Amino acid sequence: MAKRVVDVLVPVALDRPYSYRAPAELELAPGDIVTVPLGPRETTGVVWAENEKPNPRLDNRLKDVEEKLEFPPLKPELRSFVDWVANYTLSARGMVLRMCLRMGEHLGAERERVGVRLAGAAPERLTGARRRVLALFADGMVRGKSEAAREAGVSAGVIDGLVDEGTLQIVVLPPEPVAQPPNPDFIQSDLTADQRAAAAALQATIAKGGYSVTLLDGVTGSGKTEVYFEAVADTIRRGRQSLILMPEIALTTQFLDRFSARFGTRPAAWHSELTPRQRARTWRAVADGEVSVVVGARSALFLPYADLGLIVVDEEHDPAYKQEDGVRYHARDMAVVRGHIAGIPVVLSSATPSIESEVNARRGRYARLALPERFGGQRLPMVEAIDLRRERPPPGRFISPVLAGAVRAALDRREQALLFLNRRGYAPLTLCRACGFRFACPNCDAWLVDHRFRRQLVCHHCGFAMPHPPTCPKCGAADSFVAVGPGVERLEEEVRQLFPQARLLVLSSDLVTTIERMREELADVAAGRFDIVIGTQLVAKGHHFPMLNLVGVIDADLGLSNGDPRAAERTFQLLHQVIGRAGRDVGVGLGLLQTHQPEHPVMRALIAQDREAFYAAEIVSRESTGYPPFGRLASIVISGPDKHDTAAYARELARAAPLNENRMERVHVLGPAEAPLALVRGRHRLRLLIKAPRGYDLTAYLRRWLAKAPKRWGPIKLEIDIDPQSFL
DNA sequence: AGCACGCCGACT
DNA sequence: GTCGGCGTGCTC
Repeated sequence: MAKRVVDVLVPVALDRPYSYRAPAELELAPGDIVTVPLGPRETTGVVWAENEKPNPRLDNRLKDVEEKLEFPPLKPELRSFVDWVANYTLSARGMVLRMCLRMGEHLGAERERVGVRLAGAAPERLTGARRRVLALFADGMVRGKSEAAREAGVSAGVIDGLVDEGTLQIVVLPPEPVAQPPNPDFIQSDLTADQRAAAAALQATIAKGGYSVTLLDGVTGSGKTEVYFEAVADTIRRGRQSLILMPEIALTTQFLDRFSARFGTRPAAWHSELTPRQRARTWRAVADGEVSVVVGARSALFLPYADLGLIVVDEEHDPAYKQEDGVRYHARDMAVVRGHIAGIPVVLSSATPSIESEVNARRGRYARLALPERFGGQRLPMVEAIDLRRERPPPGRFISPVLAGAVRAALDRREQALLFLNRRGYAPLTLCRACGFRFACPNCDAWLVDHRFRRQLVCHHCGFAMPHPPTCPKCGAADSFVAVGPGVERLEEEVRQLFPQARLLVLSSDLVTTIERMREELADVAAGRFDIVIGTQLVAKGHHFPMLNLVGVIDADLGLSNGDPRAAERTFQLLHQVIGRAGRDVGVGLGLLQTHQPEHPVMRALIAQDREAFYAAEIVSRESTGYPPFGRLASIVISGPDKHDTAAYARELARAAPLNENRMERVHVLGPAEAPLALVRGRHRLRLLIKAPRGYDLTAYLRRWLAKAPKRWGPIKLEIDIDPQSFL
């Protein structure tokens, strides 16, 4: 009799499940996690379906399922999600599954935690150290060895000695849970009327059950977090799990503290910095339903929740939600999809919603809950432009006299100032005054950035670095280099000269040694141990600095000029967020924007505090150009080491686009054109941009196209990005 | 994604 | 003569 056959999806770059024979003794059902042989190795996979009619041609190639692993099976909800994401992003289903199985392939045995406790009579020889240990253990409690030694102020050897004497006994402790159960009623939340109304509306949505999307739209400092915490509390009360997605989980100590204050304990965290063991334990606890709230980066969206009941996407507009390599997905959009498939509410939270979400709210596809006022009656910061065409900084300097005066005034008031410049390093360009030579990356189409702290010239695209040569490589002139433009390191130099007494901190991702150190530094800022902070966008994220009332933006125009259709939106959101750091606690916040174009709609909206004007203008512009969300985009980047081969293939691919298959095809294929970075890591890059009307099935179109695309040769690579966010 | 197989340069 | 570079192709 023929054996049962099951189709197993394996976490490799394969789009189809493979068929395996199911040994009679294995009870297998879709969702079961199994190990199967795959080529020369063995891998974990998931039973995707029963296969009633296996392909007879595969008969003698079928291998047996090795074993069924002791994990809860992946639920249909998650399996459908995997299928959906793979189809939508045109990635291999196996690669999407891989994101769900990021638990460490082999969960070795739990390391035993051992403790000691009092078990027998005191030893004959009693020393001072031993007496202290005995006093500590007199309560009969179990303590870890090292913590007991620390508490008693003795070395670990003293404890070991007492164990040898039989006075203390080693006991095995139960494994520490990944997270303590949060208590939804730990405190009675003290909410404003606005917050109460919003929380009640969310709770009503949850009570109604089923899929919904709510845009929680509140100005910075209005207490959106406390509002969605009430939704989380309700979900806990219903015994279901909540997922809170954050753009930069690793840096949100303040968020975890707020969570603890509300729920009495920290939530389970999921992010890239977990150790393999923490990862495995958290994965398991989520799958077993032992954890009821997960706070995580975008990858937490693919965890195998036992019973997911709510998804919150915090700072939903943040570009960090877009994964740009491997499976290219937007975590906010996929959160909505998972919510839809699971039939649960999704909350999108932001002070500056993405144009996409804003339009969805205006159309009524998303419910909107607005929090128009700051918590505790604090006013939003005043915003003023400093017109750099008139208020010029001294030559080679970047802080205008007006801004310098404002910083001085803040210092005089014993307040803090934040100077925001979204550019790492010392200077973005170095040139030779004698011959005009400019340092460029040998692998990329980009200038080398001077990093004085590292004593190197660095490419920000491929990581190429070289020491700063003493003389010009072209003309040999000595001492002829000029740094052009500012980076945070150069700004630091200028600030030190202007304010030699001020305690200064520079925060930039390449100066961050460890996350822990960075947390300490942020805590130091919050505690007032610095007067001036210079920072890149790292400081824009939700940190709370009570003594900060002045934010100076060194170059507000940066990022507006790169031809990206989202440049205006991005700049508005980033500057709004950074200015929002000011005046959160006491006093009046002030944001000063150094700009060459104070009349630009982004600057005008920021200055007039007229968010609506900005959205209205941006929505009109997107509508007239057919950009998202009024049209759909996809991009195909063709790259290869040889410029001509790559270009030739790109043209061939473009010719193969199904444009005239019928007259209803309203798709435009633009290009190939040199991608904005035409050379990265030694690969030449060309881009095709595909524009389609709203609601058009772009994925299906691309599949049709790629199916008949000419075979590509050699090392030419294609990267397909549905809904591209960045055009670099 | 791994991993093996396969074809061209500097070495015990 | 071999070791090894990574391009190509397959995995039920």
